[in-house]
Amino acid sequence: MKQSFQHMSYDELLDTFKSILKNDGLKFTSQREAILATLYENQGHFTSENLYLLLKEKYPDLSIGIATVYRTLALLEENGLVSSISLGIQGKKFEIANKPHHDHLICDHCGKIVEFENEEIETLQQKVAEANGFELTSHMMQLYGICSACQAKLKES
Amino acid sequence: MKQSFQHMSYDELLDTFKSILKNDGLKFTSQREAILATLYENQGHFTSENLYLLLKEKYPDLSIGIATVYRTLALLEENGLVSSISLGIQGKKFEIANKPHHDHLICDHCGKIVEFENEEIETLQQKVAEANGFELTSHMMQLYGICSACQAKLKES
DNA sequence: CTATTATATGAGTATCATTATCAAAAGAGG
DNA sequence: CCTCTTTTGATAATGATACTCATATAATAG
Repeated sequence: MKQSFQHMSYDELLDTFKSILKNDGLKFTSQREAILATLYENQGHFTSENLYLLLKEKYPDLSIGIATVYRTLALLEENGLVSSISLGIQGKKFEIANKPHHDHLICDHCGKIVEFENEEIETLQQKVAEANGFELTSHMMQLYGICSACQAKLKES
Repeated sequence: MKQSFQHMSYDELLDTFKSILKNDGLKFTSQREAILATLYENQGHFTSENLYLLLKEKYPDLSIGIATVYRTLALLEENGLVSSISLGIQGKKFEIANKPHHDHLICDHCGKIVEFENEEIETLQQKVAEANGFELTSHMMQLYGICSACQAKLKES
């Protein structure tokens, strides 16, 4: 049973993170705090590289290396505080997991990502798994298409 | 409008491949034929590396390099004759696309892949896309869980 | 059945994202 | 503060995939 962090405020997330660290004998560091804060304040989808660049910009005094970004994202993901999606050419993107479960709709043209939830689909997925003797643990669903803005742009030309 | 190769026999697939090649001013080679044949005869999911090893075993006289496997898989995928799924740690896997559209159910424990189709889910996906102003082009859905064999194994221990 | 010409090939090299290594730095607890 | 453990950043290592280029091989025209 994985804990859910839905709708948590930043302070709640931070406290959760601290207790996870303490529980595992790990340390709370300024780099780890900066990464969590940045993900919380920018509720988008980041690649490790993007996040690294943003951190350097936002925290010019805090020395931070790309390796730490990778390590911390892995740690946060293991503990369910962030989730990730793998997009073919755009690479792996991370987002903070204080939102309800959702899937993604991605524009093939501009890369725009729209989040959506659909309870009916989730129920059907559960049924499919059961029908095949599987105990469902998670799923990944990404819909690809052309967003309305890009449809308009493409018509012009 | 992408062509569909559903239910095609090997000969039909081969002819299709040949005409695509001819159309694009490309050549039909024994390596390309061996790759198509191997994918057809082994209706599973292969990484580039797996397929390369299998080809060397099946066609010991045919010199074939890993680069050709990558190039040919990319070529076949561009033309819709093979499709791929990206599994986190297991890498990118390819399969021949002469089957009806389907998605995948993957065992977290042993990596077993089960194919399934669910028309209801597809319809709902279409609705979600429309509701967000997207023109749906494709989707990717993978369900992860524990297969029945692994459930039994896990209970024993 | 050649000769010609463009494409394909294999081996090796390069590249990219990610991970591992390690000495120095910095938390946590006393 | 001291001590001990974990963390960090820089750098090197890795692994998958893509590129390069000289050679081999299809396709096509005669």
